[in-house]
Amino acid sequence: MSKELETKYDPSAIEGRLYEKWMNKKYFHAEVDRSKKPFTIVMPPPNITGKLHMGHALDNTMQDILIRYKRMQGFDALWIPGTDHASISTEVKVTNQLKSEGIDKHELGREGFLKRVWQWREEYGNTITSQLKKLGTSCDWDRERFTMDDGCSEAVQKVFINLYEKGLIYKGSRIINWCPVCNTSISDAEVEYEEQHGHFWHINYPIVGEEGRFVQIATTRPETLLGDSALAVNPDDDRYKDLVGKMVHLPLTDRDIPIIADSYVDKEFGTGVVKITPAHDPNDFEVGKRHNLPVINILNDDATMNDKCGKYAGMDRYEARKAMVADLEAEGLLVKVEEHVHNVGTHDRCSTTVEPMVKQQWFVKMDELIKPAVEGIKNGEIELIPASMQKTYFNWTDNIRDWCISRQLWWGHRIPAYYCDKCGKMVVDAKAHDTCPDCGGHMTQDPDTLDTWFSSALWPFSTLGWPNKTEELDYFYPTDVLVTGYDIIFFWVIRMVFSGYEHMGKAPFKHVLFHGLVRDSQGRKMSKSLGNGIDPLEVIDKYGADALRASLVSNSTPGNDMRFYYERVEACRNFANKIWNASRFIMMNDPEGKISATDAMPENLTDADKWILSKLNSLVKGVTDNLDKFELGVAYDNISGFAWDEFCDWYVEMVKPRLYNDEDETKTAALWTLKKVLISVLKLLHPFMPFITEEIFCNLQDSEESIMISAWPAFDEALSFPAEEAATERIKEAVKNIRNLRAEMNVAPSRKAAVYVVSESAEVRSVFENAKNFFATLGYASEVTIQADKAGIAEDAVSTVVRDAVVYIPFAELVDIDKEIERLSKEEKRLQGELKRSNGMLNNEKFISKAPKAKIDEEKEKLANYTKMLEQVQERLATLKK
RNA sequence: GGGAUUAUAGCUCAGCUGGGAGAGCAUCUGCCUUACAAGCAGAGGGUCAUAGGUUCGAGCCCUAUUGGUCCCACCA
Repeated sequence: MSKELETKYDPSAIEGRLYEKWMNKKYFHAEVDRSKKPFTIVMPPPNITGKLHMGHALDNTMQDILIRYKRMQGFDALWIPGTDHASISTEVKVTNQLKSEGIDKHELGREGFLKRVWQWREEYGNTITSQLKKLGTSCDWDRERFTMDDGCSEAVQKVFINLYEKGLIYKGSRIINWCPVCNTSISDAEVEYEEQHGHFWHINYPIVGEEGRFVQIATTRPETLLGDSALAVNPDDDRYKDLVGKMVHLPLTDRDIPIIADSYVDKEFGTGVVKITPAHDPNDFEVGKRHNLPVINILNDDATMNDKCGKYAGMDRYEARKAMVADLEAEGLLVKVEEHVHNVGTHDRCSTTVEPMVKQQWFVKMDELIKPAVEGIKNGEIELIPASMQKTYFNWTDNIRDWCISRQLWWGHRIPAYYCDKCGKMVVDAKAHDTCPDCGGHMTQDPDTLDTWFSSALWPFSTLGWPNKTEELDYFYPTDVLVTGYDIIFFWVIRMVFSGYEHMGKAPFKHVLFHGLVRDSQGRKMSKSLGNGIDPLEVIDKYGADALRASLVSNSTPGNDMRFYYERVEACRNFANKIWNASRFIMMNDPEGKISATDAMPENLTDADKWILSKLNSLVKGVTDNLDKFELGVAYDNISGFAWDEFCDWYVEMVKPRLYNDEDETKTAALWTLKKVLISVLKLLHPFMPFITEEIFCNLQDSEESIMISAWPAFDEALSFPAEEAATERIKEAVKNIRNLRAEMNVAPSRKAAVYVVSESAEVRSVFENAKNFFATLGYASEVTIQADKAGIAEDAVSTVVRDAVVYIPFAELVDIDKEIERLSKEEKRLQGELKRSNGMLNNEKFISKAPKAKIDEEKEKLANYTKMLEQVQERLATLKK
């Protein structure tokens, strides 16, 4: 049977073929099957503008590990992939593309533009999903969705109308963040603050009716002066008490404005007087509302001064600033200019300084909607991993503000609101309205589209068919785990949670597994501008998808950022190769595949066999437990540690003499054990390294057609041989001792676990004669057997070919008495401490009265155990001391 | 300003409810040995940020300090 395998594993020769096989066999596809339990993941939809980056690779690797694991465990495992229309970034991208062709999007018109965007999506929108396939992601491509496909669009519309009818969506005049370049409002979450060096202009406002008296204010934005409606001071500020209620003349205009008192003003900051510009500052807007001040908008949408600005009209905001400062100086009203560092809001997409503006926008009222989303976390319906994310979560929910959902963009879900041109009536409805139901006038649809996250918030159920009552929705919802980066907890996670509760009456998922950012080796964010991004596809080409996947999950913990190192990928590639070669070795020793792991367990297992099987058994338990706890990194490390260190370095070496000796009665037992362990390891490893495990599994031709659909290894009581484990540990120790001895004698060390001497060399013989003595001095009644070398190895090769001796060791305990006494004394102390603590707790009235009963019982049991153990230790100590 | 998180070997990080300081990589030494040099055998390397405290016992708990990272709010 077994094909000749290369000594080096070559992933590129295998991965594509296997992925194709899996697709053809429809292994990824999940149907509703009520005889099984569902396990559902929905993929965080990557943007159609995106290219696969390390963040996607990590995110999807984690999901794939979970889904493959659950599939092997027999769950009806569904992983829904999809993409996000990404309204603003796609619109920007296509607009730029048009620009390069010399076309302005407004020339094309809305229809024409949208046509181009759809074309663009057809052409490029799927690059990312095809790239995901290279990673080995086993998602159900038959169920791939798009946030703007018909179903999702229907869901969006339905949700909008539902919320509107419940009064949870409203249109309102609010101060919002406006991006003058993208020409749209943006949500608070899309604003990034950056420190900018600016100036602090001190300006005198003349007091009306008091010639020569001024009020000095300090501002960073003198140009907004034209929109001032008042000056404000703190009501407790003695310096200005007499001014409250007076009027000042607004420089450069013919307006007079009042001086008001508001506790918002910080006495210590600046001059203690603030100019209030409700139209262009969020705080001023609030102050203005409290004092019924007029809102005077002085800017156009592109951040030029509007026609209210007299001679400054048409100037850009910064140009106007210069001009006005010059004019103020000319009038002698500019007192001084200070250097000032302050934080300025910028748009996270284009880095333009955002302009707070008062606009009519659509909002989602959050105060009620958020309540179940808070409750769901508090009562544990949704588990956040790591739990510390709860604090971040609550930090947001406690300070929730209404969500501005309208965007002045073309690409996206259009708001289903229609206005009558004649009477102004508004209708919100799923179907289009051309004529006004009241006056028969012509109706026009609201030009705005919805925030991208509005549709993503519905993703866990819109992808399952909602608002239709599908079989899938009933069976697969709620999903089991959401895997995502902590950076979008506000944008996305929270919004999915309250949407799930609101529209489905149930949380959208049971666990949220957060991962961190993948940074470069110096800990910097990977970004285009730094040019430090690493393309996952290149890594896959060079090292294979398995190595990349493993490197991303190993040595990482939930919620923490990680650094990307080629060294780590290399280490994982080396591990894959190790597995590859171990498999080759096993196949070479059973070229016809006579022994199968599914055969009954041989009866003549040796200590070594029993030892490795016991270890394997606890590995199975450990890996399963860790995967259930979402400790993917730990699970992987468990597997690789076992496979490399225990299995390859010790067991395989120990077993060689038996394999090379056809007479050996336990040869079959060895082969069986090798296969049993190998196949189990492959299965455990498969979620992490799907390709290589499948390739080897199929080459072994042990049973099933694919490891993907084979059963996850189960903990098997019959494979636990604790006593033999101890015995084998002693063999290992003895071999180590021989090795050390040989090192001392300047004889080349050889592989571990040597068992027969295969040399006639006098030198080697003497080593083992010495070994005999060595063991004797250690207190072993040992026997070292030396056999002649059958192969007749040349004398000069001895130093390297030595393959060691079999050491028959009676497993009498070997102890260094002094050390043991020291150890036991420590143990005695410890136990005495524990007893003291335990007694203290149980004698503590508060503890007895308040602690749950189980806790008390547990403590009592501990106390009993400690007492018993202490007795034993003391007894032992006494005998040893004799 | 509010909050989170982090400080452990040269580097990247594990270390589960307090009980013998760990892994990978890197370094050094010796080995091409009939699965594997992408390998094997071994070695060195840590005052667990600092200062106090609780405890029989602290990397872990408490207090303070310092440094890093991040989030939120934003001061005219």
